[in-house]
Amino acid sequence: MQTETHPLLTSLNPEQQRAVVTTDGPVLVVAGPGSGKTRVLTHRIAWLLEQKEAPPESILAVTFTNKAANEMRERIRRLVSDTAASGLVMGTFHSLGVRILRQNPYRAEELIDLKPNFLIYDTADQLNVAKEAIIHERMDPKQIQPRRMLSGISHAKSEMKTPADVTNDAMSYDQELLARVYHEYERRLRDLNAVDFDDLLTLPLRLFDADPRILEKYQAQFRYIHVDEYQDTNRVQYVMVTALAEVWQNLFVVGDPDQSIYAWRNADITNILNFQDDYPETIQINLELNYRSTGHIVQAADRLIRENRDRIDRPIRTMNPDGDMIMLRELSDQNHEASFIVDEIRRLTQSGRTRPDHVAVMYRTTAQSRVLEEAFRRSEVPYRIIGGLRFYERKEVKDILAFFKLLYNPADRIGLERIIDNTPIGRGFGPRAMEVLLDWAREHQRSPVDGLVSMAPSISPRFKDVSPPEITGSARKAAERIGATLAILQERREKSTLSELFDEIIEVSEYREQFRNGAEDDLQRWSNVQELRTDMERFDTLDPSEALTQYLESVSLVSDVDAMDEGDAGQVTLITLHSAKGLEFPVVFIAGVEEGLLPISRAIEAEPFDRKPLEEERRLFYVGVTRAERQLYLTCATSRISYGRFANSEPSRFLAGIPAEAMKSVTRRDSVGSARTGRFSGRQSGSLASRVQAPVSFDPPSSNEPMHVLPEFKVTQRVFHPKFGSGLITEVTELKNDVELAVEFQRHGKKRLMASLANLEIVES
DNA sequence: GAAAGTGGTCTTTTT
DNA sequence: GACCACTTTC
Repeated sequence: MQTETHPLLTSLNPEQQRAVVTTDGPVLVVAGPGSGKTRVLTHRIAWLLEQKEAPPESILAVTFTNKAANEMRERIRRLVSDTAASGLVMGTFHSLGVRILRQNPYRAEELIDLKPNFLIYDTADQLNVAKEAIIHERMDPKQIQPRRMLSGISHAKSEMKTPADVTNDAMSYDQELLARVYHEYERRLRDLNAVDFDDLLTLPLRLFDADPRILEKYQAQFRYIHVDEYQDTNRVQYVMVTALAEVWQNLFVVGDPDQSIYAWRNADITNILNFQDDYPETIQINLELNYRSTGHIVQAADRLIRENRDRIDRPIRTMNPDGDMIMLRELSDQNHEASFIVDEIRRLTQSGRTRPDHVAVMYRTTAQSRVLEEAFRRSEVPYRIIGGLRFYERKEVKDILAFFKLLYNPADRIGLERIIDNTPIGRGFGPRAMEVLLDWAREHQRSPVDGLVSMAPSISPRFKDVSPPEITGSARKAAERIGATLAILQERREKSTLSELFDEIIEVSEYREQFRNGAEDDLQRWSNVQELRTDMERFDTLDPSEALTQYLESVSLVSDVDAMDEGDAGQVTLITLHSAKGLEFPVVFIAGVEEGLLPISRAIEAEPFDRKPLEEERRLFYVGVTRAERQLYLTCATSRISYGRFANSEPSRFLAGIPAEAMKSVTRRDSVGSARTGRFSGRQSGSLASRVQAPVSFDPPSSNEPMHVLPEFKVTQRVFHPKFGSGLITEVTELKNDVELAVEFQRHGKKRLMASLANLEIVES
């Protein structure tokens, strides 16, 4: 066939080629890690544009993050041309949902009661609404946790259950409570003209139901539909995809059941497992050859994932050389762990072969990033943290954004309360006044912002026909002031760019007042505020009426990974295992490979009744391991501080799945471990590996304090200090109850330390 | 009403 | 150990 020689196909293996040229009908690509699925997706879309002459807007590609979408678009551009690729519809399910809602503003208002200027609430906003709903239902937010309720609501929404459905299906008292809270939560969201993340998926479907012609429009448009990371889609997403693909049936999904790590977010793995049943015509293509990682890494990954019972056996393999051994290193505590990682990265980068941006440090919980970050900060190794507290979730940033959101959507009472509570403008306006204002708003069917504006001293004839809210006493002045300020801002909004509006907001809100003290974190927070202004300048070229909509939308939909800036390379990446999905790095460290952390304790607790969470943890580890191209380090600590107290931990059971030939273990040999387990001489390396490969024993949980028996220190011995890093002992002085040591540290020079206090660890040579 | 102090909860992971 | 919500004090 002549297709064999087409330039778009030359760089692909036969299976990849087949995936690219099979353009008609349903296709399921089961793609192991590093098997080139992004390559397949980009080449296929290029193929559609070029060979099939498909118009770009007929091609939809749904990815897991917007970053992935942008990168794919870039790569397609390079394969075809800028113009040919513009107009492709690419993004996450959530951005697709917003797109559908925004493209049908009038129908959305008419049919699902969603006004065009709706806001997308983030988790903190949702929490506020949920809490209000709980109180309104006469429950106690301390007993009925808002987070629990939200997770129940999210679960219901991802299965497209309405509050009425939940009420009808309720099998327990808890579910009845959930139904009541859900009902009130929904009522409140609509009242606030706001939506949550799940609504971005369910509301478009409700719109389709209410007016099938809208759906038909999209069905006709999207002739070729692609879904990446299909194993992590949930029920609503499945329904949306199925609906959109119904006419053309050209549905191309890519995924890997072994990399499904979002069941907790209601992802439903049966979507991918049953794809063949849904579409009997399906052509399935398996990509199993790994191009990313060394032989040792691929072997380790293959072996460890085989431990999962609930799994279809599908080996991964590679033709790459074995490469370096995987390094397993046990350390005494989290500080040593962090210092080890930083020192090792420094060693790697000093050799010149590895650049800092080749390296990623991954961990199970965001809490682990703090200690790691401290170690990086002390060193000169540049780093960046993905995730944690997002920029847009910082208090000072949210405060300022609340003004923009309120100008955009005056019904945003939650935002108004935020402004009044947190910024100088709200001084003197207490809960009592708020109550009067909200009563007024309800009674007159107008927004609270209107109420305040109508109280401003010299105000427009807009409010001639309504009597302003009867706020009396000292709060009256405050209300008038707030009203006047909001009126000014509303007027400016029409003709100002976002950054002009920003300056105006800072001025009238006197927001800077709070940062006058000049304390260090005040400076930091003020610089965040200024960074927000810079961020907004990106949208200054847009028409003012469009800019605010687009900006607020972009703010709501960025993920942590989206915020990863390709520009500032040269930094080590610190990232959670979940966020690392889809990424790759030459060198990967996975920290905290311990029982209780990876697998997380909840999964261990659930295991006797439900194996699934534990298997998902193993898949998460698998995802981490397969991010590494040529070097993989696994670290664990013998004891670790969590919740502010010490706790001992065991190496993860998952390590038992890694073949000994692929992994080298370096164990601790100070006495914390041996005092506890009594079988930890550590004389020969590899003892840890033999231990973790033994069946897991049922040791009772050890006491909370680690026992400190001093190791034997000798001159010329290499040691490790949590703050100073690694060094050599140059002098040992025996004292009555202690040992005084002189240590020459690599970076901090010579220090004299008391062995009992220094928390030194002996490094195996 | 603001600032300082106190006690309870929390950490799994995120679009 | 950090954060939040709530109380006390001025």
